Amino acid sequence: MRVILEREGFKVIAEAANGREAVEWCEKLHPDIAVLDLSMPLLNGIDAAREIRRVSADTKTIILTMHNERHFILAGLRAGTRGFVMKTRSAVELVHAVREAARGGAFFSPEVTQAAVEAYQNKSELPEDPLTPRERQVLQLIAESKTTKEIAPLLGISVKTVETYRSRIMEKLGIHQTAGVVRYAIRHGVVEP
Amino acid sequence: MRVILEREGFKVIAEAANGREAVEWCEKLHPDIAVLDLSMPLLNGIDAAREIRRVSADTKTIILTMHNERHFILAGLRAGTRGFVMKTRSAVELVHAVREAARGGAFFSPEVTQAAVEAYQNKSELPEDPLTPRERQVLQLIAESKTTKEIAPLLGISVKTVETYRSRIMEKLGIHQTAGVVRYAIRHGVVEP
DNA sequence: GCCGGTCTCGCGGATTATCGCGAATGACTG
DNA sequence: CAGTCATTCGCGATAATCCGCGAGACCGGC
Repeated sequence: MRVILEREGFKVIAEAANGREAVEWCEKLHPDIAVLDLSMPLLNGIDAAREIRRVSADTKTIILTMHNERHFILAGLRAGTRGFVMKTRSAVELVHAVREAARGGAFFSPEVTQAAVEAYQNKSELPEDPLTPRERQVLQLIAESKTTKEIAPLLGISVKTVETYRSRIMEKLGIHQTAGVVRYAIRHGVVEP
Repeated sequence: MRVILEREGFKVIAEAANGREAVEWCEKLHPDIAVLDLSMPLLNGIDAAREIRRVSADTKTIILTMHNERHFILAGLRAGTRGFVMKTRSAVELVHAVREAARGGAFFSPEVTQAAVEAYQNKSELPEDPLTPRERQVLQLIAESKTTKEIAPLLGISVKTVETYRSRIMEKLGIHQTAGVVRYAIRHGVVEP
C-alpha cells in the first residue's frame, strides 16, 4: 500500500499494526488521510475512524474491507468515514478514494454504494446496534480472549468499569455467558472467528 | 500486491475476491504460489490453504495476517502453508516469503516463528487433530454457551470430569480463556457462529 | 436549563472457571 | 503383557466472572 500511494505522489508518514496505534498516530501527527483496515486487532476500523474523528477532526478516514456486508458499511457511514474500498478491487480504487478524500470529497466502491442504497430503500432492515461504541470496544476485547484485568489498562479505565460494561453488554444482548457473547461478536463482525 | 510482486519479476496469473475463488483458481491453473489473506469471505485463508493442498498439491501457500495469535498460526502450520507473513511488516518480507516458497523453502515472520517455538516447547508435536472425541464433544457444548454444571448431566458424567476435559482442551490448544476456545470451535466447524 | 444517555467507579456477595495434583478403569498397541 | 491413551472422578486453592445496587460527571438535544 505504501508503494502504491508513494508512486502516486502521496507521502506515507506512519504505519500502524492495530487500531489503537492508528488512533495514536493520528492524534500525534494529524495526517490528512488515514487508511484503515476494517479488521484490525484491539480496535476495528469503524470504531477507530470514530475515535480518529474525535482526536483529529481534520483527518479523513478511508476503510478497506473484504466484506461487503451491509451492517459494516452502514456502521462505517455513521462513523463519518470518507471512503470505503473493497480490497478485492484494483489498487486504482484506493488511489481514487485517497485523492477524493484529499480534495474534501468521498469515494465508495460500487458494492458499498449498492449496499447503502438498498439499506436506504428498505430501512426496516436497519437493525440498530444496541451497543454503544465503548461497549462494542469492550465486546471486541472480550472476544479477543482478553480478561477483564487486561482490558482495563488497555482502555485506561478501572477494572470495575470494565465489569460494568460486561454486565451491560450481557444485559442488553440477553446473553449470560462469555461463550455466547463471543459468538455474538463473531456473528456481528466485531471480530474474526 | 500485484505491483510489488510484478516489480520483482513474478507473474500474477489470477486474483480472487474470496477464499472459494482462490481455491477454484488453484484447481484450474495450478499456480506455483498462492498468496492468501487469513481473513477472506466465504473461506478463510487457513481452510483455503488446506483445500488448495488437496486440489493442487504442488501449489505452495502463503498466508497474510494482521493477527499474531498462536491458534491462527498453528492452524496455518497444520494446514501445510509455506509462509506466514504479518501484514504489519514491510513488503520486503512478502517478497522474501514468495521467493523462498518458489525455491521450495518456507518463510515465517518473526512473530510467527516465536509463537511456533513456544508451541513446540509446550508440546512436542503439532498433531492433525489434537482433541479426542470426548474432548471435542465437551468443546462443542462449551461453545454452545453451556456451563460445566449443565454439561455434566448432558453427558451423564460428573462435573469434575467435565472440568478435567476443559483443562485438557485448553492445555492441548494452548488457549486459556473461554473466548479463545469458542473461537477455536467455530473456526473448526464444531459449532455454527 | 432540564432530561436522557453515556461513561465512569465503587461495594458485597454468589457463582464459575482455571490450576495443580493424584488416581482408577478399560481398551488398544506393539 | 507392558505401555500408552482415553475416560472417569476426586481434593484444594486461586482467579475470574456474574449479579444487584448505587452514584457522580459529562454531553447533546429539546
